[in-house]
Amino acid sequence: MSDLLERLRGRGWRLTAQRRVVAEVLNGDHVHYTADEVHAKASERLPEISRATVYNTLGELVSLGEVIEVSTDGRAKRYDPNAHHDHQHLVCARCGTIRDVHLHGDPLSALPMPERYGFEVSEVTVTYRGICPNCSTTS
Amino acid sequence: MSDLLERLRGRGWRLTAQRRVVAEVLNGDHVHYTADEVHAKASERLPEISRATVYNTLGELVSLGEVIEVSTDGRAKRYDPNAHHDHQHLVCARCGTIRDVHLHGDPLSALPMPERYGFEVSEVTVTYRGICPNCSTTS
DNA sequence: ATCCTACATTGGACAATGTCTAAGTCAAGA
DNA sequence: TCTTGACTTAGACATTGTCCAATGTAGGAT
Repeated sequence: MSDLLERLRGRGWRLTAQRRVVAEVLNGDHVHYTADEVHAKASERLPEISRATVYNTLGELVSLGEVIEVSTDGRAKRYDPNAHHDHQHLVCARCGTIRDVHLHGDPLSALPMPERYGFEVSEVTVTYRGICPNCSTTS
Repeated sequence: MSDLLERLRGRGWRLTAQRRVVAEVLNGDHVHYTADEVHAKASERLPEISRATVYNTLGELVSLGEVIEVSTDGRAKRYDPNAHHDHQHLVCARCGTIRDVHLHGDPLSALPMPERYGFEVSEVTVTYRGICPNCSTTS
């Protein structure tokens, strides 16, 4: 994670306590917090951090390509630090849990040319939905 | 479209002017309006229709499987009446235009069993992003 | 080590989207 | 035509996100 901070400093990021804390909160596997959750966790370490700063910092991390913005439902966006390994998402329709998953083949190739309507297609996101093991037993 | 209204009445829907107008607004190909857009268009025909009714009606149409809810960005959800033909979406990253597209093969099969983590996967949505012909010329 | 200044942070107002409720209205069966 | 439970309405409220002016500070310059 200090790699990340170094990388960002190399790109002209001013290294503040707030940004450091946000980056630390986003450290880990299968992390998909909402902005509010990031703010809550960041506040535990740095109580005076403001919502605006969390939103700003998350937006910057997304712009820099270090974090991916995920909106699986119409609710709050979630932030996924696993930006350097191509992956897709598997979401529990009941409890909302999100897992990172890896696909066979390139989903881009599933879209035939005549179905591209002249678009220059550059990106594809795939979201699987189902019931997670936990929810299917405790029905 | 009157098919739709008949079908819904068969399912116990009370047929009101408001519901009729909402259903009419959603008639057509490549229709992907937000709730507010539906409300605006419905108001042209039935000026006193309320936002709440539009939200209620759209929610009911989604529950009944007659309309699909699409959230491609983190903004307002869009409502797609093309619910009876399996399809995915192609979105212009610049102007937001949405096209319905049809894929080669079943995207469900691209998710290997070990990547399902015990989920009962039942649904998959694929969203392609790129620049539409209109936006790529008028850059 | 200290100073500068451009960049970062803050709190709070504001905006966009969606949900809920209590009171009034009406579709459709009896 | 009457009745009734489902539907609609207006507006308050909730959630999520953006913007701004005032204040603070990281890090280069001296």
